[in-house]
Amino acid sequence: MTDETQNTIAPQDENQIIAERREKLKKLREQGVAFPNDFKRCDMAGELHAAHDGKENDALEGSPIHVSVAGRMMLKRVMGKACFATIQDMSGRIQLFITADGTSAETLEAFKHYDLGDILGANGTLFKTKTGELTLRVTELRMLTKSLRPLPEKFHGLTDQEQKYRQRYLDLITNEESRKVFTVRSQVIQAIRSFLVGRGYLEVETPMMHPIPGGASARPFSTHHNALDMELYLRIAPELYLKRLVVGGFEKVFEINRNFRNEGLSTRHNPEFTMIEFYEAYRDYKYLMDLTEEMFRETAKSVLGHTVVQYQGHTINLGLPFDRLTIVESIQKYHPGKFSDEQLHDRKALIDTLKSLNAAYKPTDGVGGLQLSLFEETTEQLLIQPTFIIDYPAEVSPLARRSDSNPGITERFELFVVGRELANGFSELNDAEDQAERFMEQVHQKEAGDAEAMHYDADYIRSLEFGLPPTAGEGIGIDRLIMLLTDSPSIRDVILFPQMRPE
RNA sequence: GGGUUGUUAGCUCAGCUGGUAGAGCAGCGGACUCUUAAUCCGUAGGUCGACAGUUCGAAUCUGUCACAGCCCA
Repeated sequence: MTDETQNTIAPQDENQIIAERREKLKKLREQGVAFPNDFKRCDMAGELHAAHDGKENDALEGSPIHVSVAGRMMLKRVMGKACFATIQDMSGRIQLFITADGTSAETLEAFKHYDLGDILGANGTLFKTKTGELTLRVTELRMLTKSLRPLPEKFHGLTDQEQKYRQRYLDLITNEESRKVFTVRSQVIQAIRSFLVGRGYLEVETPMMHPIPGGASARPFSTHHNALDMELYLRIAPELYLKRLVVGGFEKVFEINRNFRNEGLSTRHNPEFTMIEFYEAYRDYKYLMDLTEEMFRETAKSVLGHTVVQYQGHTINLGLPFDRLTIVESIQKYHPGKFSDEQLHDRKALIDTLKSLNAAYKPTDGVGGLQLSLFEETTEQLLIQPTFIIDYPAEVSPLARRSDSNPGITERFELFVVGRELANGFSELNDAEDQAERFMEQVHQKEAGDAEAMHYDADYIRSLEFGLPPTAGEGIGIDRLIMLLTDSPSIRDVILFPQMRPE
């Protein structure tokens, strides 16, 4: 805690319900330890269902199975001398049956004053109700944590988007779908990690605080290191450090972690977001495209069990080979007969076309850059099925290797799904002198006012001068991939605590 | 940044062309020994996002601001 934080202000939203619950807590304190931590939970709701749902009641009651469960009370049905409650743990829900016969008159009476949201621990034996629901006949019931605030409405849960983002804990308590999204998120990352580790990759961690922000075109967050009295930048990409590691002889490396970009917020952008970047020596961008297809397929299969994904009304088939098109090919494929070869390769014609479409472009761009602007204006959003766009112009790819047949373009691709960029990869530029020149071009652009242009990184050039083997490298936007696999319309739905303006 | 919609009880939502607020859930009290969003009876709970303005009178009309959702850049 710093002395600047002012989070000690008492909550302003006390109400009658909270006051009554505080009163109940006060009584608990008077009776002894109000927040005990000696209850031994041995069983999970989900595992109990998996193990015993198939059994008949006679079998369950014939040879009693003693279990102890704990969790948050989500439903409560008091009926005189027999009460039901549903508690929820990380694995699911299970019903409790509480009677004075099974426990004691005192326990039953105490239970009647428990509130939805309280954390309970219960011991007992399993049985099945008339309707066949696996239920715990409670012999012992304990209040483990008193909840002071009322939960959202038990049927609708929390529906207000803003509150779901600001108070994610409430969203997770009440909405099964939200829990599912973040469970899938964890599984996707684990699947990708296994995929690469299984291919001999080394997982590494490189700095998140950079003296020179590099590896992407974006505006950084800046901060200050007091002891060193120097400016530092939160990284916009780990790329240059990972390639230094390849220089060092770690020929297959990957890193999964946060990048930070000081830009606007949208349904596709959060200022901090998760990327995986991976680099493999003696490979090229074509290999990466094959590897990416395989990675997407294996990940979808292992997490979802299939490779056909429903996303916001679209059916995305990750099982089919991904289309691979140059920028010009994609424009022509998605607008048949509309743009001639001549039109797409003549600078003046491109500018006229962009003007007529009222599209954004840089007047200083060459043919390649203008083609890219036209692609972004007309075609990008039409790439619903997975599509690699290949051969990006060198002028917008300062870290990518030039094509041997055409030095104006690079051995680079971006992967689009549902009109969104999911991945960006290329054969790495390992010519130190070419890289130095490209950095200089970036510096000139920065001086000309382009805040997103790159800095000159002398140490990175020095590392290249020792020799970076021919290498292929790629970054995948993990949040956007998870949006796709969880049918989530906003990046905020797949980030546990998305950036919000202060309340 | 622009457009648009929203903000009413802890939650989910009503509230017509202005006459100082209503339901369900949750809560409290009561009934009920197989309920499933349990049911039934009773009861309490609100500076209607904030600030101005119009009006005898504003949750409602107007303006500004705040935050959010969606669309666009």
